[in-house]
Amino acid sequence: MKSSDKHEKIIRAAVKVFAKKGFFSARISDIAKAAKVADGTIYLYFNNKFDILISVFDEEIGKFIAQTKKLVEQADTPQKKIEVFALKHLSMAKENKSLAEIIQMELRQSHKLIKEYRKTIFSEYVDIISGIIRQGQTKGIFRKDVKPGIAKRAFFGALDEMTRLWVLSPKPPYDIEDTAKQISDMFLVGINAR
Amino acid sequence: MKSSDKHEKIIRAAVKVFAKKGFFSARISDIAKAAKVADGTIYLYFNNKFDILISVFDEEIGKFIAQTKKLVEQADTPQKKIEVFALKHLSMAKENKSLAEIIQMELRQSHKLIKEYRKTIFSEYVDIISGIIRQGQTKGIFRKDVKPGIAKRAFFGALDEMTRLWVLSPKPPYDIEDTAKQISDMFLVGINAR
DNA sequence: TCCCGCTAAATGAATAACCATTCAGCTTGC
DNA sequence: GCAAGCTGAATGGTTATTCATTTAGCGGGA
Repeated sequence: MKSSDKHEKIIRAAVKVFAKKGFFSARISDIAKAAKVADGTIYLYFNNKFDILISVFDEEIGKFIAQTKKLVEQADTPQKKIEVFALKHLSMAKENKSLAEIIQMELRQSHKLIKEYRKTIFSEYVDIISGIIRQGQTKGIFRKDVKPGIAKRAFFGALDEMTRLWVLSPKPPYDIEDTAKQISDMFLVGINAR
Repeated sequence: MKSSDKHEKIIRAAVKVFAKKGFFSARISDIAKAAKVADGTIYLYFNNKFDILISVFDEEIGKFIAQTKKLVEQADTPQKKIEVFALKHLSMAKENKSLAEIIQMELRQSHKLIKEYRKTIFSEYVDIISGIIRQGQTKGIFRKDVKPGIAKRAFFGALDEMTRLWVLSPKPPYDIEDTAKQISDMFLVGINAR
């Protein structure tokens, strides 16, 4: 059996188990069972339980940020970019609910390493938004009295809170496209010049 | 020693310890030490570790929601109410950083009881916002095509994300009043009729 | 083609901590 | 001298991690 195969299998299983039980309540044996390997096998691919969580973040979130950046670049106006960002964010939560759940829950932990991690990886993501805002301000499309550092968090926070609703509800309570549109509209009107 | 005294002391200590270490990594003996009581004494006032967390939520968050409701009632226009809400929310995070940290971290856990709890108590809080929005729509001040259920989350999410910044930073990076003003302004323009 | 022997990979039972909770006894105030 | 309140060492259950053993895959020699 190829080793990359097992690594992948364990990560996938871990995403599911962590999402369901939370990191601390998840047992290594739960993950092993879900991945259909022996408990000990996990330690051939990961150093410890925490390392599994970090790997989930690195590998899965990394992919997602790269995709988002690409989509945003392809849109041609700052307004469109904002809309695209919102839609991509919410779609991800819908399509990969377990991962969204882990980001919602575990990436908020007070563990020192997680805090550091969050700062680094989330900055990269949220700075996509402030980049768009600055661009719009330069072009005279967005109000100049809005601080990009605050606005980026307001917009991200709004999307993040909607994601939480998705994650906590058994069924999506709103349509993704509608919601993305409402949120980005509200935001765009709010930062629109004049 | 009066028993109410110890109860209070333990709650206060628990808030600090949970904020610093997170619920799962916090030891009962840490809380006991911080409260200057014996480990066993904690079990004279609480059923178990989880019960301490729930009591923190109940007693501390309960107070805060009541205060917010009162302040919002006193403001006389929907716009003012929104501003007051934002300011109160952010002030609380500044004045009671440990509690804010716990709300940020622990109230996001995937534990079943916490999920239930969050649904109940947070609904009450966030519904203050949707109430204001509906009122403004009836008066023709706010756009009628904005869904209060989405807008309330967008607004709350924006504030929540700013709170996170406070909680994660050693020093407040922005002025509270400024931030509250920026967020509520942006939001008010976004939902303003025409 | 079949059989060895060898190595890497996988297994899961045993280990070693860890820590919430208990409770037999101690202290204090009346 | 007796409750009521408090103490903290001992208990017991839980579970991450280890490691002695087993299994599977592969190459080459006959």
